[in-house]
Amino acid sequence: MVAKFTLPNDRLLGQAAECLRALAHPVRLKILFLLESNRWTVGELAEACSIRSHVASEHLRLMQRCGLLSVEKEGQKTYYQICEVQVHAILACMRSKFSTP
Amino acid sequence: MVAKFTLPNDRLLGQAAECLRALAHPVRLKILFLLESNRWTVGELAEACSIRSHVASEHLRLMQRCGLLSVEKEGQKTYYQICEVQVHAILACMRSKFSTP
DNA sequence: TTTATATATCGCAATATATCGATATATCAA
DNA sequence: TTGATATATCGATATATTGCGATATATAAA
Repeated sequence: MVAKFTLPNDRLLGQAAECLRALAHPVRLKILFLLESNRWTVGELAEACSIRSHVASEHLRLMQRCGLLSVEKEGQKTYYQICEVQVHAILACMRSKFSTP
Repeated sequence: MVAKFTLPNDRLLGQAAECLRALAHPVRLKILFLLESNRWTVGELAEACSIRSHVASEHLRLMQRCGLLSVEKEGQKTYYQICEVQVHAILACMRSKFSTP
């Protein structure tokens, strides 16, 4: 049996899986939906998700480490935003599969 | 701060995260890429991924449980195939982000 | 029936991930 | 400087995930 399309090699599969794991958490997914149109601060995201801000900070750092988010510091505030175009496509996917009718 | 688009509610976020978790593993991702164009048996997938067939079976069952794969039994063989259209979109996403140039 | 093949399931141990409280750092305001 | 606010990090613990060997089931072949 042979695959029709070329497969990503093992290293790339590992990276892809890591990226998906970064998305695969209810809170992180909610954060990404919130970031879909605007940048938000850690505190704003924490409040919107009803979690403590240090927990939000850890989720954000995780997504930043694998290249999904970028950071802008302004004074005391830290703004996070989506910096990976594919994220929008995946959010659209999720929205179409799991939309409230 | 207010989100621009409506957010999936918590239950849907949970389901969406569960789906993404089912994709977020190097072997499961490889299996999905193999299934992109054809149905495969458990044994074929196990061999192509260099894993034991009972491990492949567990990965497949997991993806089946959350609705990504469907099954067809024919004699001793069990064929798995993708039954969720969004999977193809996500694979395309991953391929474009992680393609070998 | 007996035997071989294909797949699925179980309990277990190893590892990874998530969350917590405590604490550190950095910036601003008084 | 001191105190308040925002964010980040640390170590510990709780929970989830993964892969293993052993075993069960189901079909086919001898």
